[in-house]
Amino acid sequence: MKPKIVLIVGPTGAGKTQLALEIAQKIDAEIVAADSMQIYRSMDIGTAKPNPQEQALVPHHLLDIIDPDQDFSAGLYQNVASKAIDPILQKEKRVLVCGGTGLYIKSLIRGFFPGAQENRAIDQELRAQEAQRGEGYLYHELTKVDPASALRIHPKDTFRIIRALEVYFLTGLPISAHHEKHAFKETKYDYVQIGIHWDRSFLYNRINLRCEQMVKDGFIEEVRSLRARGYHSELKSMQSLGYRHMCAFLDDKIPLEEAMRSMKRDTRRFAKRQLTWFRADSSIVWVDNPLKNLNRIEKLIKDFLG
RNA sequence: GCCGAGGUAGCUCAGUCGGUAGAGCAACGGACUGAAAAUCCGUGUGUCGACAGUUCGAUUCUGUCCCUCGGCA
Repeated sequence: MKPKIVLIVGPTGAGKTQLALEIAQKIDAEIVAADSMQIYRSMDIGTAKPNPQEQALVPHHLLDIIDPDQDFSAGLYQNVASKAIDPILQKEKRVLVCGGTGLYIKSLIRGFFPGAQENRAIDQELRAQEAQRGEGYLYHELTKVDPASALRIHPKDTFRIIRALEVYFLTGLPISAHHEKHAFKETKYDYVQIGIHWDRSFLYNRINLRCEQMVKDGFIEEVRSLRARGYHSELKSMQSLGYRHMCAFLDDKIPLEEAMRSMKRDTRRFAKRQLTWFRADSSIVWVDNPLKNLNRIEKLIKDFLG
């Protein structure tokens, strides 16, 4: 029998952290974050990481596991997440996965096809070729080695074109063949997935207010301090929501007002993309106003856990 | 109260010498297998302030009314 885990998902700003704290205490769980930005140390305010007091209430995992200039990936996530989950289950405690990074959650539950970990050297080499030989070169190469993927991937989606070529060079097989074989068929866990739902305009308002609150809580200082420690604005981590906007402000490229406006807008658009992702997952049980429906959610989870 | 300017998409506006309308921003829908807070694709969403007149046909012309903003009182 597969181990059982509980997941709380939803768009940014929905209130996942708070709900997870409430639920974890009710079911004796430890929280495993599924968030591609909260893994970074020293990036606290802008990632809306649970604060020390909150982390003291319930044991948390997979926060602060790497520095902002280190590489990470969904593939690594699936490894470290499994390693974090096993000991919790052995302790006879519950596992509560909480986060908004849909791909990380999918990788944890269903895994990826094996044998083709990301390879930055190949990635960079391919990028250089595209720059040298002109736009469209890589896509043309893809049509030759993997026509099936070329049909599926848009000619402008450089990330996916590069990844497909990378997999072909690494394994000798087209990525479309790997996908066909793997197809996300297996699940590693039995799970119940709670999604937090709000009216769109209400959610957007929450996001706007949270961005304002971040600045009041010292977000600009946080970014300034990261930069002072050498974490420059080209880093992947520093290109994330909020951080890139504050970097533009601190570089005197835009006034604070505009930085705030675009930070809010881009965060809203991100939430929309998350919703598109999660909507496609029919296993999610959506709940409105979770803190007012705690009993219902608790019952749902306890029924699942048995 | 009088004079002037104006009411067109969620916002700011353009436009139609009469044939039911567009631009920027905002927004909406979607894809997603190791960078995913990434990357990429698709979509105008509208009683053209209201009513009446002229006309084959009015958002466009005419009249009345309503509203907004200036100026004068």
